[in-house]
Amino acid sequence: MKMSQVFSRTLREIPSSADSKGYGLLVKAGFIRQLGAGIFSLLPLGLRSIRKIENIIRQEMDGIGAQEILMPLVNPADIWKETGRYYSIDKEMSRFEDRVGRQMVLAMTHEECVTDIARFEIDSYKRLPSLVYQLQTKWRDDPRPRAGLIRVREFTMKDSYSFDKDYEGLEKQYKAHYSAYFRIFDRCALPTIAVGSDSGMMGGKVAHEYMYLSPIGEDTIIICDSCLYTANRQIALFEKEYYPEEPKEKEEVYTPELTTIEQLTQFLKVPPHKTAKALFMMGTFVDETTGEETQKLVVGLVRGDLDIEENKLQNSAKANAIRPAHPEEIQKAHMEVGFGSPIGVKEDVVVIVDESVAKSNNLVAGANKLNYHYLNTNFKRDYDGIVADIAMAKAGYKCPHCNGLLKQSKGIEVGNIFQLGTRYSESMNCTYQDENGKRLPVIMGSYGIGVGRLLACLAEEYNDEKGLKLPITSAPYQIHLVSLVKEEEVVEKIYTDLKNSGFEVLYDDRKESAGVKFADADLIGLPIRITVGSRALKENSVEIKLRKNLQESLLVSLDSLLSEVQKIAETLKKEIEVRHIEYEN
RNA sequence: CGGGGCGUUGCCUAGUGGCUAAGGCGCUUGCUUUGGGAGCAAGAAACCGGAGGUUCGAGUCCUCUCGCCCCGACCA
Repeated sequence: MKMSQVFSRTLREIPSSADSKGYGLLVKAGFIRQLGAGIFSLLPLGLRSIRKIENIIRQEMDGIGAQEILMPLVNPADIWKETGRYYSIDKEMSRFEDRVGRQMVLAMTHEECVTDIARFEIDSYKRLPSLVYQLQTKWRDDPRPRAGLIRVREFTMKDSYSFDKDYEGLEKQYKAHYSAYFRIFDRCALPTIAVGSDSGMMGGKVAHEYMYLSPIGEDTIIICDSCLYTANRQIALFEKEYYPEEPKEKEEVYTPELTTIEQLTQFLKVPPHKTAKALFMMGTFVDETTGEETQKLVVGLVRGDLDIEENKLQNSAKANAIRPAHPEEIQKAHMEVGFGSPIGVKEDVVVIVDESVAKSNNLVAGANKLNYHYLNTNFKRDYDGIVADIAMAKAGYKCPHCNGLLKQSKGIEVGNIFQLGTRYSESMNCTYQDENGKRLPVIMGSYGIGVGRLLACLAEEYNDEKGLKLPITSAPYQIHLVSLVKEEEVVEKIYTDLKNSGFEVLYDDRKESAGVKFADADLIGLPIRITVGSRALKENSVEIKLRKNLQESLLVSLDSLLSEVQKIAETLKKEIEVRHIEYEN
């Protein structure tokens, strides 16, 4: 492609709205342009990168036996009502009516649609296992899009869906994805780790997320270096310490205006692990068959030396959503803000007690009375509730498997895999007949990769002060041919020869100064740069540089250019290491 | 849904009640230049996001509204 013909252009300055480096550079280099909040156009360079990533995904998906399909973005609301998600998903899914008033949705994922297809296609165990995937536009009305392509409302996603007759089959497809995903990210040269994750709105049990670790990430990952335990903090476990004691008599103490654990422990001269702290949330509970919503107060109780992980609390309470409760709501349930505890609460309050509290004795807890706490409260004797793990794992805590020290890091989720089980096949009656003629629900899995987000992560990982330096597998072109000479025919021939040898070449044929051309070449950051200058050309030579190392340059004769470039491209490709990682349970 | 910030030409910004809204980049034309964002000259391009108000006078103050960004809540 001749640069004089390229539709997009580069900017001299990064638009002020760009907050992350990779995003700013993608805009500056003309890869993407923003239309609205979380809505972007892909310009020619950006689309070429996306296509390359998509092709890697296609190859690896095809490689594990997946067949590409394409499902519609617009779904009738009916199938979403069948699974109940029409009701349980909030405004994130956009709804509208068609011309005759039928309820429609913009599908934010395709479990419903694919299950609807599957219940028609799959009638016998002979048609299982099966695996389909698509690369398709998703619309999710995220309340807070941000950081360019990292978190958008409209985006392309690769989603695949597996169908099996039993859990062994699902396990097999899950493992195949587990490894294929590593190959995909490795081929893109994006460093990722897989972490155990929450299944969220997808339902199902086992789930992993693929994380690109980055300070601009929005997820917190808990990692054990000793035994390689990794998990999203939303579900991460850790080894809790206990301080056993015989139960003592409950006692009321006057604790004027002491509402925080810190103030309380100082005043009472007790360590934080001798206290219990309560978190009050308003939970929304949705009946998935009728769509009826109820609000209930959810009280989480954790030992004072720990914090509550709200996601764990929401899961333990089986709530669809939780938000901080207003003081009036807490008081209505006969609890006192700042001096609250589940002691003496009404019955329609969901009380979740962390193990740390359930297995400890004689904790200081709120007396539900202004300025009073109780000493020596004990679970079961003084109050009741559901015991669960709702404590937040943190760096420095002990690994649940090997007692090693946990670390934490920020990460961006670029992919996820879920073992759905029969969550969708049961509610949508997607069944097959087994060898004995018995009807059984199909066992499903679902697997996603955010394509644009993957590019955004690559831009974040591969850049410097001058611009992008995407790896050869995702760069829009392989070669940037910079012409600084008047001998157009000569450069034109180099360009044509390179193209005919199968290279993708961006040829800067513009009538611009050398500085402008170099600056743009740095900015777009194609891996191989060939500069045609007058001095070298007199010697029948051109200069080759690699974007990742602009210091070094190689002078090659025109005769050997093709073979030299071939060699360099091969080396660049070989440098991208593809790991073979098997899933171990 | 809370809290904060910002909307001035394609991009970056100045202008903080007073004359015809200013500059840099980019763009157009001409000449000169060509190994790191060139020089000179001449141009085009903004009803200052929108509506209403206060005022003799509003880009500037007030109200509403739309949009974008950030923090939190939220998030296959």
